[in-house]
Parts: sequence; structure tokens; C-alpha cells
Amino acid sequence: MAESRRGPFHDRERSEKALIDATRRLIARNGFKKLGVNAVAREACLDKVLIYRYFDGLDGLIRAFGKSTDFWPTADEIFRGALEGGDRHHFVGRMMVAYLRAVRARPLTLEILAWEMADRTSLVEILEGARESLGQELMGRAITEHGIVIEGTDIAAVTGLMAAGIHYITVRSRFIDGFNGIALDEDGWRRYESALLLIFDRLLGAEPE
Amino acid sequence: MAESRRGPFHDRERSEKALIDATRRLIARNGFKKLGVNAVAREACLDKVLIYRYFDGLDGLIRAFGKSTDFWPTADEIFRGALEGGDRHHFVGRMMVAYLRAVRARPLTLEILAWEMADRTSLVEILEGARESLGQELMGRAITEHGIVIEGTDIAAVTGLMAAGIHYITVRSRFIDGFNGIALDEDGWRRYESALLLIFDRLLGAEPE
DNA sequence: CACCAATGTCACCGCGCGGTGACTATCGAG
DNA sequence: CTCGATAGTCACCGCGCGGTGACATTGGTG
Repeated sequence: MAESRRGPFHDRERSEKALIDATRRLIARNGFKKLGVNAVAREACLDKVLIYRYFDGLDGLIRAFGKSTDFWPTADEIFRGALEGGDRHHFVGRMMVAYLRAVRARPLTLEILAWEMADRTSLVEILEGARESLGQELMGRAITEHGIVIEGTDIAAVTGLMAAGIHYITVRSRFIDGFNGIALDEDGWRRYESALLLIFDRLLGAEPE
Repeated sequence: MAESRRGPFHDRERSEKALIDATRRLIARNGFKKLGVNAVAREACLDKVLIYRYFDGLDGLIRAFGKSTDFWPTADEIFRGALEGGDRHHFVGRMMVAYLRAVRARPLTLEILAWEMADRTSLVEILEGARESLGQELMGRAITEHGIVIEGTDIAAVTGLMAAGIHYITVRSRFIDGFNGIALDEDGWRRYESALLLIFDRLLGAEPE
């Protein structure tokens, strides 16, 4: 079998994978602006008709891309980061910092987030499913597995607000290099992280375990 | 003079204004996705060549639109809202709530915010100038005119984070009806507002003046 | 009046897009 | 070897886009 030759594979599975990979590369490189059947086919060095044959069009390709790619951080990753984050601050604050870092480290995720803000087409809706529940899962497991106790505070509203702020700043950091007068260099990110820790310490009480 | 007739005005000023108004309507209605010389000209019932003649292309038209329209809330509006917000919470928290309401009430502003997240073209950069300084102006005037004292807290980082969260949630509320498990109905907005007030009360101390 | 600059209209160009039908190449089954 | 299904190519369509040149219309000035 001529594994490494250029051009067609005569292997549907490989072609499908090539198209999905091309989609991922395009989104990572250019975002969603220039995403289309022509662009994907060019990137994959395959004919665009295959997108229609194998995926029933761009929608299906995006759907397959969404299933194949873990562009979203997992709850485990967040908890791991929070646990490594020392013990001088409240666990929930450390979770938010871990979330900030996880999102920042995922260019693909940032593009998806930006896409979700920009328009509401069928393409975007496909990618939203799994992750709206991440917040709930995080708080639920924080309570059951890590013994976090919340009382007297609308924790969903506060964490939602913080997650929203994290999304906004990280997404915009793709283009701009400052927000609200704070440069988005390593020092600026540290300041935002400290702000997150401080807010939850003051809200929920620092817990020097 | 046939003031109210359909069609050409034979009046450059009026035509320019018509094009700018058409731009505003289009952005408010469809966002920036379908914005282009053809669409604007159609909306204005004028020929697109005038966009090139009078504004040197779409860039210039957007620039003129940015100058002509006050799509951004003013510091005065925020202070007014904060002062009307009672005295049971810290002034900075009330300012953030006023900011949330001001942004929410401006569909045009939400579209611009969404646009800024989505891509970084010359068109977007034009609209960014005046407002990056709003945060600084607000905090500066809060300190000098309202006697707000901040110490021991990175207030820029905290307010930046909150403003970012406000931007994200309001922008997404154009399409979705919930975030982090909180419905974006009147009750949901109240919860976010309460969260803002609570955070700044805990951070800066409630000041029942 | 004649003239001219400015205003606005119209027809057209090249391009890349999404989408499709007809064709060829490959490979395994009988 | 033959045949048929599958994988992949190619040429083409209509459309809307950004952009431009040639023309028609208007209104003020001498």
C-alpha cells in the first residue's frame, strides 16, 4: 500500500479524516471567517464534492469535526489545575484560574468562542452542546468530591460572570494587547488571575486548609 | 423643493447622511456579517458608487458612521445610573450595574462588541478609539468627583474582569437565552446585577453613606 | 441662454462562492 | 477477466460580491 503518496487515498476513512483535519487547521489559522467548502477542500487537497458525498455538506463536516475534536477543557483538567494551584486561596478561585489558563492555551477554543459571539447559524449551534454543562459539572463535583460549601451566595451568577469575563478577555487577546489599561502580557494575566483569586477569597472566605 | 420625494436628493449632504443611516440600520438589524457596499447602497436606495465617491469606500463610510453615532454610553450616563441606584451598595458596584444596563440597552453597541471579538480588520479598528478610555475616565472621575477611595485592591483588574463579563453576557444574550444555567430573563439579569453589587461590597466594603 | 461642475444612474467586469452532473480510476467479488 | 460499486476528478452553473467607466440629470453661474 502506497501510504505516503500525494493525492487521493482511495480510502474513504482517510479522506474523511483529511477533511476534518483540514477544517481544524483552517479554523485554527483563520477562524471561521474564511471557512467554506472550497477552502476546506483546497486545504485537504481533495475535491469539495467529497464534502457533500461524505458529510452531506459543510454542516455535517462541522458536526464531525465537533465530535472528533476535544477543543473544550475537561472538568478533570480544571480540577487538576486547581489542586496544583496551592492552598492559599479558595478552591473555587483556583478553579477559575485553572479555567482561564485552560482556555488561553486552546487557540481552537478561542475561535469557537468568538464564532459563538458573532453569529448564530446552524454551524455554530452544532458545536455548543457538550459544554454548556461544564460549569454545572464543575460546581457539582467541587461540592461532592472536594467538600466545597457554598452558602448565602449566588454562586452560579458569580462564576458565570467570571467565566464570561474570562471568555471575553481571552478571545479579545487574540487581536488586542491590552484591555482596561492592562497589558495582556504575562504580568497582565497574573493581575487578572490575582483578581479572580481575591474575589473568591472575599466572597467565600479564604480557606488556608 | 421636493423634500419628500423618493429617490435622489441632488444634495450630497443628505445622501451622505442617508448612507450613514443605512449603515446604522444594517448593523443594528444584521450585525456586521452582511455589511458591504452593495447592501448599504440597497438599504439607502442609492448607488454604491457614491460610497466610493464620498467616503473613499466602505472604510471611510464606517469611519463616518463611527463619528456620527454615539453608540457608546457616556461616563455621565453611568454616573447618573449609579447615583440613582440607591445607597445600600458600594458606588463602584452600582457603576458596574449601570454599565450593564447601558450596554444592554444599546443593540448597536452589542453588535460592535461582537464585531470586535470576531475579527480584526481595518473596519473594526476604526470604531475602537474613543472607548478604550471609558474605564479610566470612570474610575478617575469616581475618585475625584465622588470621593471613592480604593486601596489594597487592583481595581483595574477587577473592574476590567467585570466589564469583560458584562460584554460577553450581553453580547451572547442576543442569541442565546441562558448562560451558566441562568436564564437571561429579567430575573436572570437581576441575579447578575446582584452578583456585581455583592462582589464590590465584599471587595471594597459596603458603604451605607 | 449656454456652460459646467456636481449629483446620481446604469451597465459591466472579474472573482470566489456554494452546489451539481458527468466523467474516470481503482479494487474486490464472481 | 469481467463487472459493478466505490473513490475521486473535472467542468460547469448561477449568484452576489467589490469595484469601475461611461452616461444622464440637475442646478447654479456667467
